[in-house]
Amino acid sequence: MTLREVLAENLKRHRLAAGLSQEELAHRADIDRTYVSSLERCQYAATVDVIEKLARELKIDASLLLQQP
Amino acid sequence: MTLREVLAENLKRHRLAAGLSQEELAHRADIDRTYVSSLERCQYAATVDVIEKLARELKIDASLLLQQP
DNA sequence: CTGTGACTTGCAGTCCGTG
DNA sequence: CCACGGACTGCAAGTCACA
Repeated sequence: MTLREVLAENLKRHRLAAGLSQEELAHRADIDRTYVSSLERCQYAATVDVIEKLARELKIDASLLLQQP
Repeated sequence: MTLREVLAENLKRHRLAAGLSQEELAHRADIDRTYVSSLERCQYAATVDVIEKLARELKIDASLLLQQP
């Protein structure tokens, strides 16, 4: 289980819990829709800057996105 | 307080707690010596791949490196 | 609404050195 | 042991069309 996969799962779970689509979250976090899609499919190793934007819009602590199940 | 700064502080604190120098940690995590120094000075936005390597050698959960004080 | 391939660009990350 | 610099490479970052 890589950290990319952990991030992907946590991102999707918290996004759905917030009732947001990939598009809505992307728009609010000011990043591209397809990039959020890429992250949820483990295509890239996100930087802390992106994690910060996502966590802010999901209204959660950034560390929750990297938390192992 | 940016997430880069949070990472920088947590990295330094956990590194010292493990009794490792920047050089030793870098060598064990198989990343560049000067890059660990750069991260502790908030020069770059680290990727989750690097965070994973660092956390593994520090024997802590990756989420602890992004945890807000 | 989301997955995907193709593409360009800026920065993450490396390697050499210095005081 | 660490901060800091320059130069380099590869990938994250960001955009688009299409299914």
